[in-house]
Amino acid sequence: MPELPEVETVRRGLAPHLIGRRLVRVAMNRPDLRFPLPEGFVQRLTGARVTGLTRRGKYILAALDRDETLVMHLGMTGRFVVEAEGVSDTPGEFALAAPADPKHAHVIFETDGGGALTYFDARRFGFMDLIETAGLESHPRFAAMGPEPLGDGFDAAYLARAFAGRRQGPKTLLLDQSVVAGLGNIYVCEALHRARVSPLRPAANIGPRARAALVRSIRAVLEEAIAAGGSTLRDYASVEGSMGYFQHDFQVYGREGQACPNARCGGVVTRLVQAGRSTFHCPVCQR
DNA sequence: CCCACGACCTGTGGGC
DNA sequence: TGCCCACAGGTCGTGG
Repeated sequence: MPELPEVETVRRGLAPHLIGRRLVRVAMNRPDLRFPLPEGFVQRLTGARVTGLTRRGKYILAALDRDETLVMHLGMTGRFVVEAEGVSDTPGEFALAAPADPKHAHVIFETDGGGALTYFDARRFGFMDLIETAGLESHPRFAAMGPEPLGDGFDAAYLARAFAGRRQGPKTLLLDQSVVAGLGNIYVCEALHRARVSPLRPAANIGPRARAALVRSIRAVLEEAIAAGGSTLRDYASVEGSMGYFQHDFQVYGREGQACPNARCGGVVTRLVQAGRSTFHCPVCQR
């Protein structure tokens, strides 16, 4: 589920409950998520203080005062729920996207701030690992990862290099985390529509103007989605249970059969399958 | 190297 | 109402 804007929203929600806090109790309710949790997971975390909380692509990174970093990926249905001391649990205060269900409460962190963070993940495509902080960037998990789409390394010149000689469409390339880190199915569809670029055009045939438009569109859609607290389709919610609302701004994603929102376009949003994933686009204005 | 496809796992929504 | 299939925000491994 979560793409960059949702992961960033979760990171921001976790930050005040984790940064500077010590993990006083860690519980794992099963030995694995997508992969086995690392050897000694509970012992290596218990008593550690979180010194910083950052994001790289769709990963949340909790730096510890022990030369290790807790690396977390939410997969499709991963979700954190915060129970903080003093936070009201008055029903209706938040619009809950889904009730927390104990069956999928896989990992729990309790902090010296009196709060608890529970990781839920029905499909278990998410995972956690402990990686030495010093070698994090060169760890196999991150070494081949592309630039941050909201960072300086992602611009038209970079995209020109990434698209050069590729027969694949921009849809599948932009989903590739080694090309750019953090985009997923929703925001790639939305960015291509904004830039009016066809998901089917061989990437090598996309000209400089369209590449520049793509860079602008990707940045804009991500920034707007972050400002909206992400998109809630079914599982995703902020750590306090509130829903994102960027889904109301989708122009094509999930809108098969509806009119293209672009003025005077007249096209109809179409769904097709690329690399096993649904692609939503307007065949009239996306060229 | 490039690319397509199935696998992983569980839940849900739509059609019949 | 109930059953069955298609599909879901993401990677990863395999094989052509």
